Amino acid sequence: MRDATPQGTYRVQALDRAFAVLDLLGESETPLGLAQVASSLQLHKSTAHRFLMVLERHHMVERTSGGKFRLGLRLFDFGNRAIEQYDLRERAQPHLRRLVAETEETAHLCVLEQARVIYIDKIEPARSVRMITRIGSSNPVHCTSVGKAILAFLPEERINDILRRTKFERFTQRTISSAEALRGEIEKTRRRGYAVDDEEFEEGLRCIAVPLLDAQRYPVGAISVSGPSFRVTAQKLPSIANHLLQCVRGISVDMGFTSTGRNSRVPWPA
Amino acid sequence: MRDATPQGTYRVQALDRAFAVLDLLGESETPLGLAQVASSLQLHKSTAHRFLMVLERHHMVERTSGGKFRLGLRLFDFGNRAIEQYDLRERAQPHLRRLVAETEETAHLCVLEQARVIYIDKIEPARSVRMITRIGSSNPVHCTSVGKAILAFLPEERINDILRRTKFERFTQRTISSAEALRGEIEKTRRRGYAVDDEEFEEGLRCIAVPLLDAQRYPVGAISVSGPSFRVTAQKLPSIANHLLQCVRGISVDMGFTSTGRNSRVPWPA
DNA sequence: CGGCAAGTCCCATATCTTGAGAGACTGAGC
DNA sequence: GCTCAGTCTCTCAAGATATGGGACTTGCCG
Repeated sequence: MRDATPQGTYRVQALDRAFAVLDLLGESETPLGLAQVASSLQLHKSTAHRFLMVLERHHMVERTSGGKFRLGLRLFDFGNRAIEQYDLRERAQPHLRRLVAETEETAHLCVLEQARVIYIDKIEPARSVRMITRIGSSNPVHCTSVGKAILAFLPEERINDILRRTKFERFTQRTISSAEALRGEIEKTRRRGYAVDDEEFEEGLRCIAVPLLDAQRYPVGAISVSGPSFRVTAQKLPSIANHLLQCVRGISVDMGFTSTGRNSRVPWPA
Repeated sequence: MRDATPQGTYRVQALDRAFAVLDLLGESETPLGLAQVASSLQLHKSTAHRFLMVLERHHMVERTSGGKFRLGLRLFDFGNRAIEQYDLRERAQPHLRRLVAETEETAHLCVLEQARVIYIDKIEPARSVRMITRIGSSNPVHCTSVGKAILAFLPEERINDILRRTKFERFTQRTISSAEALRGEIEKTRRRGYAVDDEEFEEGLRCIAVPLLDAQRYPVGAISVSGPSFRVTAQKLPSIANHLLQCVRGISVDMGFTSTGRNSRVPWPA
């Protein structure tokens, strides 16, 4: 469904199909029956059936009492192992805590995953209006400060790819709802060095973010400060941005993203 | 490595292998190189290579700067979708909150996944010593109250299977470290209706758990109350157990696990 | 410099997946 | 209670697809 012709030299049809199944179930609001899976992915009934049985044996999918399929808990397990192996999170945490202490607002650490930003960590100040975000949830790029911060430092080609895959769903009055408008925002972000989400995702919520760049200046993620608009006022933005910039600088040093060029060409140095 | 001969009538070799790769990377403390993956799983170099490339294209694995492989963030994404589709969690949450209010200690909601218990949710009382557990982490059954609570209500056959797969790692002086000892504990748990972990996982931490049974009395999970031993005293156990039992009763009603037998035979009614 | 270990890539072969189709269920409607 | 439509399960022969031998490259260490 997502893309029927997976590019790339190395192919294992069975894997592409299996992940397409997981994708489909992951996107779906409700559990799906065999027939629905088969027709959505244009697989033969019996092929889809076999895949689902194997995936079930591995607990990658589960069946509801109605015999429908949904994602299985093994994925939850894997996901948590993945994030544990991911050291950006723990390296960044002390810096984020300092940032929260300084600003007294909620801080988030995000990375880009496919065409969405995914929340890797969140630190809340002691006295705060609880925010709805949950670690692990993901949002489209167009309505979040972190999304814009990352986009702004991505190569053109990658930006185009992401914009093409973004549906520009509206969340509030101010949600940016076209690729052109978003490009404008990206330009702005590049100029001032930080991105802002001014109630574009949720009424009354203002966020500000800066990207986390590796030695090659490729954005590996972004950090943001979010709070109610009445506290995070326009006047305060530059000051908060300053704290953010100091924070990323600290993280960069910790991660070894110091400007003197490491020879790796990969986006995520370990 | 785990089991070389996956049972089950439906087989897709490529999938079994791919999941074996993910398993291996998930178990490993450090990222692994191609050669290590290939030899651990007894795959041909070029086969392992192709799998890793395909998995990487799907972001199921990532490479470190050293070219080694570890689990990818796509799994984190999938895992969080899986848990969102999992409604036990949200159904149980209000009940858990009440439980925490009553006992003023931390409550956990767990389910059994393969041979380990995995933490699905955690509610902490306002004033509490922060516990180390993180939602999504998993522990072996032998050293946790939730593990014992679930085991006690599982069919013999399944218990044997799990015990066989448990390594009885020691965490404290009191950790149960043999299958026989654990069987004794299971017996005890069955008699009194709740399970106890008396500093068997962590010094100074005492937990008490009861299983969550579906209409067929099959354990779909367990809930526990945990706190420092000086607060969760032996005298208080029966009273806490009582709160726990009331709590599961509430959840059972909410989930439709009422005793009058629904005709489903599957363990997890939706 | 030479040798070893790890990673990448290509291609003919046989293995493993595929999908047609038949049978088993289920539930709805009459 | 019967039929019909829809969904799910299962088997098997055909052939598309993954496999792994092996050559080539790269980088490391003595």
